[in-house]
Amino acid sequence: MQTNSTTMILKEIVTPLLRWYHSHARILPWRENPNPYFVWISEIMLQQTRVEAVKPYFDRFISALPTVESLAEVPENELLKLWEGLGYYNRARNLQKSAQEIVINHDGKLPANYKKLLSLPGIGPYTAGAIASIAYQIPVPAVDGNVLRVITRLLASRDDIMKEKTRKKIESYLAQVIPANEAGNFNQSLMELGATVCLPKGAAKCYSCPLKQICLSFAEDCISEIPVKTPKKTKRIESYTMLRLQYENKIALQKRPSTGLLASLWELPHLDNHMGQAQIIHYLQEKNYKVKNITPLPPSKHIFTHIEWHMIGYYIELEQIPAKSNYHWISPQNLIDDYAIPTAFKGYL
DNA sequence: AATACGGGGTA
DNA sequence: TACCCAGTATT
Repeated sequence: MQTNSTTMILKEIVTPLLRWYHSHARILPWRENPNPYFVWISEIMLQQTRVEAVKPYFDRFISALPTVESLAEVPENELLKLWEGLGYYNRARNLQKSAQEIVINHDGKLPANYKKLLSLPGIGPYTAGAIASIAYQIPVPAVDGNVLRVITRLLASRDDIMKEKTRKKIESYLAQVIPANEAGNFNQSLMELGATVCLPKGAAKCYSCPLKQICLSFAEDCISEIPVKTPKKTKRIESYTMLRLQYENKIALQKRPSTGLLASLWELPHLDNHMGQAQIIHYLQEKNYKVKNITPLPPSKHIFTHIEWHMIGYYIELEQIPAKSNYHWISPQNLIDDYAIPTAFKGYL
C-alpha cells in the first residue's frame, strides 16, 4: 500500500464525512430496510436517474415484486408496466435475467461478493460496489457521477471524469481508505455529499461542506472548473407522424422491435417524416382502412439522450378495418393496465 | 474508446 | 438550450 499525498488527503475525509452523513443523510425509501434485494432494485433504478424520479417506482415495484423469486417469475409485460416511464428499459429486463440467475445459482440471494455481483447482467462496477458495500458492508468502492465530482474537486484533479481510467484511479485511491465497518455509510456519504452539497454546474454549497478545510479546489478557488468532462456529441433529429387510430372504442398499438430504442415496448402506429392529411388517408386506404374522420393533433417533441423526435399526429376514427389488421386493437382500460408505452408517445394517447 | 440507451429537472 | 443524473452493454 502506498501512502502518497493523495491517500493522505483521502484518509482525512473519512471521519468528517461519516459524522456529517450521520446527521445529514436523507430519509429515502430504500434506506428504511437496506436488505440486499431492496438495495439492488434501488441501485438499478437510480442508474442515470434522479432520486425523486425513483421514489414512487421503487415503492410500487417492491410492493408488486417483494422477492427475487417473484421478480424471476413475473411476466415481461407486467415487469415493463412497472418500469413504464422510468426509461432505459433494458435495466428491467436485465433485472429479471439476474433474478433468474440468482434463483438458479445463488439460492435466491444476491451474492455477497463483488465479482459475482459484477458478473450479473445490469450490474457494472458502480452497482456491484454499491450493493456489496451498502447491503453487505464489503469494503469496496462505489464510484458514480457524484463520487467522481466530489473526489476530483477534493484533489483539484483535472482528470477527465468521462474516461474509464479516471474512475479506476479514483477507485484505487478509495479502496485504500474505506473504513472496514462502515463501507456502506462511507460510500453513501460521498454520494450524498455530491447530491446535496458538492453540486455540479457552479451550484456547489461549499459554505456548508464538511470537507471545505481539506478540499484543494476550495482552497484554490477552482470549484467551477472541476470536474472536467469531454463534451458529448449533438443529437440527430427524426421526424414522425403519429396515428391515433380509433375503431369501435379501441386504439391501435403495435409492438416495437425487440432490439434498439425502446425495445419491445408498445407504440402508436406512425410514419416517417411529417405527412399531410391527404397522404395519411391515402396510406390507410391502401391498407384497406376506411377513414370516417381525421383531425390534426398538435406537434410535440421528445428528447432522448442521442435523438430528438419531432412529431405531428392525427386523431383518426375508422369506420372499417381489414380482416387482418397488423395492429393490436386495445380498449382504453386494457391499455392502461397491461401495455407499457414509452413517454415519447403519451402526447398522442 | 465511442456509442446506444429514457426521461425529467434545472440554470 | 445545455447539462446532469446513485451507469451498463455493446461495438
